[in-house]
Amino acid sequence: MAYTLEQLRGFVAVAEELHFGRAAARLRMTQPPLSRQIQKLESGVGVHLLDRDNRRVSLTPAGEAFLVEARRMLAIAESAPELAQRVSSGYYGLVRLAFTSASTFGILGRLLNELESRLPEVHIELFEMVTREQVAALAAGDLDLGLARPPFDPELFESRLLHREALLLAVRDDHWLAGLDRPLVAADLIREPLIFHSQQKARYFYDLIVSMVPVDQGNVVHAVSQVMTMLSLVSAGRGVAFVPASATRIGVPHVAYLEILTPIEEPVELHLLWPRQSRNPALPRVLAALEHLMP
Amino acid sequence: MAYTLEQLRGFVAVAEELHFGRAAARLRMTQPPLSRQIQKLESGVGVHLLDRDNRRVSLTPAGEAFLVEARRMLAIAESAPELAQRVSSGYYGLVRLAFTSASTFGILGRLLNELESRLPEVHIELFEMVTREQVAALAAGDLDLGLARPPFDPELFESRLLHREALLLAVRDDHWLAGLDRPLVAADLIREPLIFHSQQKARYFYDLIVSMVPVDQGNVVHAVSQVMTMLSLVSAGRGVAFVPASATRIGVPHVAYLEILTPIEEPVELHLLWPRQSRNPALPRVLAALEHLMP
DNA sequence: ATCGACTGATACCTTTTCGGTATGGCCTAC
DNA sequence: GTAGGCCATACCGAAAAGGTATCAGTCGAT
Repeated sequence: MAYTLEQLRGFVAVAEELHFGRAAARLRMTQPPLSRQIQKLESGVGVHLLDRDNRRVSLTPAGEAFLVEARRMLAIAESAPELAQRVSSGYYGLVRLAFTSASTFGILGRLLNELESRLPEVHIELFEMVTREQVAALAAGDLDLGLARPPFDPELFESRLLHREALLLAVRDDHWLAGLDRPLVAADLIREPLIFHSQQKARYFYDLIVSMVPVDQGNVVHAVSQVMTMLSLVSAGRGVAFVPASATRIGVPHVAYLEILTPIEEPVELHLLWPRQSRNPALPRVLAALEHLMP
Repeated sequence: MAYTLEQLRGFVAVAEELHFGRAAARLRMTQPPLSRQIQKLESGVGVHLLDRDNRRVSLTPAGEAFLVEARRMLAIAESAPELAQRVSSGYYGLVRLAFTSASTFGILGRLLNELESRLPEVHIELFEMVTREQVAALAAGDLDLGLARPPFDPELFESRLLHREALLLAVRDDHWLAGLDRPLVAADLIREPLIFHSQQKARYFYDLIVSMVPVDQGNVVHAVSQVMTMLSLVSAGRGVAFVPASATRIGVPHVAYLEILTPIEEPVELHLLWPRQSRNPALPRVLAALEHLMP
């Protein structure tokens, strides 16, 4: 190596004091080793940085130029540990957060506002993924936190219930069911064409609805995975669809949302999900900041 | 000191290889001292930068952040000596150049163009100063090079004749002298009101003209120091003035320039002037670049 | 001109640090 | 379970750093 940070400190001190003795005192050392430091630095850099004619010390033009660089290096050298400590404490940081498209309409905005106001130094990187993708990315370390729906493997993941909401039936506003003045029951749907969740791509909703409402799979006319798609099809009069309550926020025209009687009042769950072995120091802070959003 | 550049190199190597053995090989050393370097670095920074669980090495978030800073420091550490060497060789550099206002109209532009095309890496800082101020600033080290008029102290300064030019008489274009079809002689001016150079502020021109043209000091109506001022006064019909030939470039309206017979054909000299003890490595290169501008 | 004070460089010694070799502990893979 | 891979530790010799004492050159006062 050509030179050391110690030598740079010595050089900057001498350049500022223009006096080896005073510079040495400032560095809490004696003058001879400082002289040697400067000599080694000069031989390392390959250029005379200081003119010293036994009475007066001055910077050469090369020394002036090098001084600027030396100060830059020392400034970084001083600030870098503090930066690392802040990152390590979770004060600064990056959290890669995934969400399902359905949560976009509901809690995601509130969650991000909360984080921005409570942890402005923590940067949130957003990814839209279905639950299955989130689980894989979290396990692979490509993600820090997910907004996903159960079930999860408790060996690998920790989770907290973040939000629960009712299941509603979306119908066209001129549909006869929209005229009923009472919560629906399964029997009301016995002949209705159903826009249903794909068993593969939206397993959570599929399993949930099947367990909550005894529907006739023979009525299913479309199997899709996105809530938005369902609402478009409902609006087009293709059938009726089960959607989480937060879908009402989307505001698709000519769609009405009807209550359904379910064994559990708000059966649709959204969880915060993160890998147990996460080493991201910002994650605990993020979780703490989101604590009071949870029910 | 908290840590050394050597440790940073070690850390960057390990961060890039994610393997102590390979990193050590890249650094041409063995693995144990590298492990110690990293340990010392971590204790100096106060934070764990690497997670190493006996099978797999990975960066902590703090390590990621610190790696960026480490790379910045090393990049500067590598480039700084080259920069200093370029400055030292005069390849890069700053030359503080002073000029008299009169030279602005003549050679200064050519000189700067020459330098810009030949030494684009040398920055020229410009100062307008009369000769006396230039001499003081050069001696004090506040200036590297002057464009000035003799005489100079050869003990302290070195100089090269850069340019010489004729002395002309500036008159209003409706002045009767403008109608003459021959060079003027002193006798022509015997009754003309003179706008003359200040003996204090423009000593060079004062002495030069007094030695070249026997003028009657009784005819002096104004004593000023700037050529521009003289031309304004001539244009206003206040009198006639001796000016260097380059003044014709200024283009003041209603001023004509007439030849004068002088013992020396082009008596007005402009010199490059620099202190003998100058340590600016760019100065010799600048002088060399200007070599062929000289007569 | 001489002397003393001051400043940076050098000589020399002691302590610290650094890199190398040998080895230990732990995990993974077969 | 054993072999191989990997990082950490222990220990040693060499290099380097810092300290004290001193030298050499310069400036200012007498």
